[in-house]
Amino acid sequence: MKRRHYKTESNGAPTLSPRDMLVLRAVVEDYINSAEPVGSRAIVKKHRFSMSPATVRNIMADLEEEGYLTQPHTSAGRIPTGKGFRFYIDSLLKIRLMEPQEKRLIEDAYCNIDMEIGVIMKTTSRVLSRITHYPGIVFMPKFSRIILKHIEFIRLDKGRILVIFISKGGLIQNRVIEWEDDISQDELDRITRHLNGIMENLTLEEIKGRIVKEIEKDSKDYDELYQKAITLSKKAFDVQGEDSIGDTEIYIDGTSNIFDQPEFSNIKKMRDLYQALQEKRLLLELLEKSMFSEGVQVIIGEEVSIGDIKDLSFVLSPYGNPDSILGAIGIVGPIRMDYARVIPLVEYTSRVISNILERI
Amino acid sequence: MKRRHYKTESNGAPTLSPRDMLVLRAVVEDYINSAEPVGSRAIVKKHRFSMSPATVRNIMADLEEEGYLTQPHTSAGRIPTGKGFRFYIDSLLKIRLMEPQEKRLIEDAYCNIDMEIGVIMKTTSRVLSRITHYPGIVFMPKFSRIILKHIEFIRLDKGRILVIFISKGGLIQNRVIEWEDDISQDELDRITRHLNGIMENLTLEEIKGRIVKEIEKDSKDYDELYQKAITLSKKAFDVQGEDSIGDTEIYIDGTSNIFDQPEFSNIKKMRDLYQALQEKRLLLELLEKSMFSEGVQVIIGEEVSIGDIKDLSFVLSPYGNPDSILGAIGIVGPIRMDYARVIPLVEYTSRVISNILERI
DNA sequence: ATTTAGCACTCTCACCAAAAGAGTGCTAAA
DNA sequence: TTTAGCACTCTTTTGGTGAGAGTGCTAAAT
Repeated sequence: MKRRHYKTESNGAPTLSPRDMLVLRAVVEDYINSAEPVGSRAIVKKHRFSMSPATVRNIMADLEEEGYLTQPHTSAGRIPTGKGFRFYIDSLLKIRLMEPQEKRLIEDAYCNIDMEIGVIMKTTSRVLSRITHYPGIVFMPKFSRIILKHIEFIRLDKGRILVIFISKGGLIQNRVIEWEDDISQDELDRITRHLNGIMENLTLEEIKGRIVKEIEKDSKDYDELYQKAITLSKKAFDVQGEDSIGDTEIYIDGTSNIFDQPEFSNIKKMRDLYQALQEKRLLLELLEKSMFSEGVQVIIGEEVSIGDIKDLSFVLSPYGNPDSILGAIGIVGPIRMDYARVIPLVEYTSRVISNILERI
Repeated sequence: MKRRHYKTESNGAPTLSPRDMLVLRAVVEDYINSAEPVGSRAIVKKHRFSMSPATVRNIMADLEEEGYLTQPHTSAGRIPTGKGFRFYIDSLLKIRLMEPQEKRLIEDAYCNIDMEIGVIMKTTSRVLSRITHYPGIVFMPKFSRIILKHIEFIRLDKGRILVIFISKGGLIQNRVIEWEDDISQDELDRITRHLNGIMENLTLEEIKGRIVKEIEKDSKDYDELYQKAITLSKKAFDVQGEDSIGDTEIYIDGTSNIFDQPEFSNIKKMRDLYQALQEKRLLLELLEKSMFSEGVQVIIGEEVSIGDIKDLSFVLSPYGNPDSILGAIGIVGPIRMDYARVIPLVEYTSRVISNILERI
């Protein structure tokens, strides 16, 4: 009621006065630390506010009216709502600086690693979960957007051929394809040389398009080898991404970390979390949200349409270079997590793997 | 006391009379179904025994004295001890036959699969967890015991070479190695051809041994190409198995299934389980135990020296052909699991993947 | 000798009431 | 506009009680 006097924004929603923010921030941070409703008395004491609990109570009542806080029941302290957390994250949060040793920790994880793409992703989800103590999530790049440097065919036996894609950054991916006729390794080698000439520096997507075009052309113009090369590679590219959502693979590690969080002390919530993480649509939505935004993105459970995961929160960051975002990495945790610490960690990790993936 | 009169075995431990077994079995099976201590009255009722609860009580008291049962507190029913379960599994258990449709379910999972080894293992752990509703565990073969069919070197860029191993069964594994000098792809191709000639039909281990021998020989005898081939392949084989226990990789899937079990309704136990599964030593011990025994092996938590996992049980089966066991697969669950159903499922799955891995 | 009925005893669990504690909202004074 | 004071509400803890389940033991029955 008192806040009536304050200027309101164009949309009619009242702005928060500096003092409101101070209190909101105190509530959010105390709640992050304690996981319990925070009361007026506790706040003034802990933060040495120069106002009485009664004043704080008034402010808190206002904040509740505006939807930033709630009470679990009439005479308990307040806890922040989704909106409260959102405001905190967007406007109140002061990112902590990273310790150099934390940076080292992240970098070291990658020092002795080969370039197999799966291994990098697995390592990343592990690193994230280790340093943040929340489960780490990694969305693997759409391989089809990667620039190809080299392709290789190896005859396994009659009817089966191993295809190896090597990206410009040295990432490796392999697939087995079935093939009716028997092709000798020599012939495959010639096809390989042929294709590598054409395809250098294109993304898989572009190559796919080009192949389709070539097939459409009148095929009599070309010799048999070329013919074979085209159909073979069509098959090779078609196999991509059968399972896993839209070409994207997902790595999750460190789920056991979630046991540390008091809000997951009941099994029901744990199940919800696990079930949510299985939901491909949820993950896809998260991926989309985080990939097409710059920098670290915090997504609160309420803001995603799927599943009953209100008290969860995702901290995600895209990776790759600015022109071509490859995927996203991040962590899941309780909504009341230590964003000040986690955000820079996720960001830094994403920078590190972006570099690794890009260095040629 | 009454059992005094019974014949005792050579080691002095009394054998169980047929009636004791009947009761023990009833207790174990009822406990498997209910997860709750089972009392004397309930048993007679449910199993239509032709004796009174009092008699059963006496027998149960004896069984407790011998260590097959315990009471959680003075006036509750009995629950089987580890020893009780062990006896049940070894002597009392009647394996149920598998439904043909269950067999189909397992087979179908593998019908559309390429032969990349990681994919097979991942699929297996998923299949196991799906059909048993317990977390599936897969120990990946020691790659060094696999018979090699083909090796391939591909130049990634100056200083880095991709090595691809293809096993006789069509399994694929790749590694990146660093190399001081620049080697052209042509040269690598020649080396490849050379090596493939020598190495056919040997295991990685054997090849490794052979390479070491070759190096020890006076090296002047050979031309430069051969020289390079040897050192190159030494490097390729040396990289194997840096992380993961003794060349063995572990896949676990479906851990969320464990939430269904009433005994894991408290977080403490869940943590114990997760922590146990992280413990490499535990897993290694399990692997050893199951690999060097024939057929399905049930390992009760008590019987493993590590961690506080008393109420867990593992059902594991080795796979591969009898002459060369490659690894083990199986599941973890609460000690009171439906062995009659799970054991044949694990066994059948292990047979299926053994076949897949072996067909050439 | 073994089995069974009967009964006292023990332990858990669900339920209730009472008390303590925490926090609020409101009113009136500063 | 802020604050002190106070009544009120709601949760949590505590202790106590009774029902229920199950046992162990003893004495009778087979």
